[in-house]
Amino acid sequence: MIEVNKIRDEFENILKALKKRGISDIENKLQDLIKLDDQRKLFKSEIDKINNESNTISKDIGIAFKGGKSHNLESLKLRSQELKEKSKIINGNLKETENKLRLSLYSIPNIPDHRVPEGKSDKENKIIFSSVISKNENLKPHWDLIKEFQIIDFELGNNITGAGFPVYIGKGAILQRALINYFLDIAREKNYTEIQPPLLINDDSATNTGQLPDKEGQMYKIEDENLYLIPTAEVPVTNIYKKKIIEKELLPIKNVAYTPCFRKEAGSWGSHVRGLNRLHQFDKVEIVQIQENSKSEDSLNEMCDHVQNLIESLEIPFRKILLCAGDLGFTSSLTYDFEVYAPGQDKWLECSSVSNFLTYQSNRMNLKIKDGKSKHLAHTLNGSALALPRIVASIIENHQVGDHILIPNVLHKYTGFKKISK
RNA sequence: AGAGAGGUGGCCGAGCGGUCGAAGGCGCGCGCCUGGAAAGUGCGUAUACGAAGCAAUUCGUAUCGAGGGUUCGAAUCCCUUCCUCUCUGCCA
Repeated sequence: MIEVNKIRDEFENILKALKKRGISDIENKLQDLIKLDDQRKLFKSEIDKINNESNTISKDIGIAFKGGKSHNLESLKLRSQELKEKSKIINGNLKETENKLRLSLYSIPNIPDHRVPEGKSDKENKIIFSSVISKNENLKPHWDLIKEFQIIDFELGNNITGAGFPVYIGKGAILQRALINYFLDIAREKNYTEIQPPLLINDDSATNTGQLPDKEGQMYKIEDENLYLIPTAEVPVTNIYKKKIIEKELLPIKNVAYTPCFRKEAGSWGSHVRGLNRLHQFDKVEIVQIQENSKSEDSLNEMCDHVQNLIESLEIPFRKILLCAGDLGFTSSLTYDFEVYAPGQDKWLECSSVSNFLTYQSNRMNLKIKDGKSKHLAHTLNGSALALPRIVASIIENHQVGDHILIPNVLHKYTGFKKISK
């Protein structure tokens, strides 16, 4: 969430930037926020004064007891009781105000970077780079190919669980594992530390990274335990650092994690979503960085390069996209998407999203950097490197040749085979 | 899952109703001592919020797993809850 003091100090700039997101009535929301904070400070000062007096009285009574003087204590006790009643009421007010303030802050998304283009939907996203693609009507979509080659089976998944939970079989399963290992190895070469996080998260963690309260409907919930299945490794891996103070010298922190991801994808199904394009469960390798404020821009670029190199090494066409304000995630300030081309269906498929959250997540998490004597909120970043199913779809569609599918060279040592045949 | 024990500062650990943000130790930082180091020695060493100040900082409040209660006063007593350890049970 945004820091209230920042809203005070940079009101006009923040207002202007948030207007890009098209939030209705944002100016009033921001002003209400400041009013709430004023109120909070007032209650805080008041209760501090009351507590101070009541502490003083208690100490005096203590000293009097020790000194054996027991006279005149009754009036002090009475005064103290009075103060206690008063403090209960004001404390209630304080808590209520703090709560309101917190909820209001949760409802304000991150401030878009100045480079984020205006726009309401993905139509206004800006294409930074695109491979030259050649359309070929003879190429088949992956949902036909996976059946022909019997490497991924949706019917089986339907029976076991339901739609959106495919079963990977034989070389299909090995290809998945190869990609995961390949992605992890490359990340390790770039000094990322491999993490195996929990796949279930609690309320607090989901709130810190911004899935709650904004995207509650997207996560699978275990009602009994009040836990959620992770929609991305971003949540557990970033939350490793909740309530931490990190020495500046230790930055950047670079972590990578492979996990399955679970998403309800409510409302986003239709005829245009077929095969591997959208799933309820999918595999993803995620990179996460914690970085000093002045260097997070460098980290973002480094992560984009990392993602781009991975895609290029798989020999598939792709494009890099700068998200416009309307398409920008709630918690992000600046996001680049990477889309791979799937010629069998003539579609671009998003396979990575690389974002800088600035202090938005660290403010919720209370993650700080210690620089000598002073402390400040850290910057957090993450990116998919990469999400598997759409990569698999793109590989299959791009590398179909005759009656087999060629495996990209870099994966050979991981798969142990160079092509998939019937 | 059942029985018992316990959760105190970066770590270990004392305190079990009064001036306790908390003894002592370790670690860490700065200094003295030394040719240099070790040993020794002196000082410092949590976080959040609020108030004052350009600032260094100072003052106030809260925090001894979390939340509630008793009391003039709670790390200490009571209740709820979470977590850890030991034993028993179950299990990959």
